[in-house]
Amino acid sequence: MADDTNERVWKGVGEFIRTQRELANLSLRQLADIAKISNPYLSQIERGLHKPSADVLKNLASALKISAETMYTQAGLLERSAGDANHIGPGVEAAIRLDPQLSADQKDTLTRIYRGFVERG
Amino acid sequence: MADDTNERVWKGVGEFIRTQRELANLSLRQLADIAKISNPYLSQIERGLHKPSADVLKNLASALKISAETMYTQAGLLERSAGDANHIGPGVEAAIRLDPQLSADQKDTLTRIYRGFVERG
DNA sequence: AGCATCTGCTTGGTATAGTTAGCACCTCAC
DNA sequence: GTGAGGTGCTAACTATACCAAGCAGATGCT
Repeated sequence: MADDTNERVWKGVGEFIRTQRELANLSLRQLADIAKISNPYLSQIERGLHKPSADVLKNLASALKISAETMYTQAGLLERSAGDANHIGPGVEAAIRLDPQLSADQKDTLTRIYRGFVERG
Repeated sequence: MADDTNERVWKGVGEFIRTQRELANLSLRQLADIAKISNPYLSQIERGLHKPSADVLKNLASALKISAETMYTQAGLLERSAGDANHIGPGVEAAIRLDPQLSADQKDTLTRIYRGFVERG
């Protein structure tokens, strides 16, 4: 509605959600079921045909195990603000270090692979 | 949605908005104009007859010069936490997925390796 | 082959977010 | 008084978020 920058923004959300869903190896129906929305609607959201309500975004965020802040930021509803911890750099390495399920060796391996990826772009 | 707690929540938003508006000495029309919504709709929001979209909430927040986070929290769209107490584990998978430096393939690879580690203990 | 069961998507509908026109009331200028 | 301009609210409408049913293609099983 008169603001065509918004259009791009929430089209981006759709792609973002689809990417996250595929990375989580979930089908449309599975994710839709977890997030308590219908599967055709999720399909439409991912293709940018609809602008999901914040409520739906919140459900999707929790279903995809990312924070609501992150989702809202992606959707252009929040500015990339100070309090938000999900920054670019240290996220993955910190998460690896803090994971109690991994042995020291495993942490080392994962971190090395991660750095290898990042260095080469 | 069968969730009547929600009802209470966004009824609270209306009262909150009306309070803020009156504190700012703005009329319905003035605020509605600044926030780019119609004045009858603002009236309905304040009396809890409608659940405003996040977009509208964002506009209202900026018009009232309060942070979007505050508004979303009032609306029950964000948890009250600043410290991201959302989920217990730090979430290696989430961190990987959110890392903009990694390609989709790389994310997939890392995630698979991680899962391999975790599964075996 | 053919049935079963996934996948994502289209269609047609309902519920509700949001708008435009206009009401009833109040207050001040004239 | 009467009209101009303010207040918040109602009514009727349009736009769109969201859902239930069902379709076409892919995969797999017997």
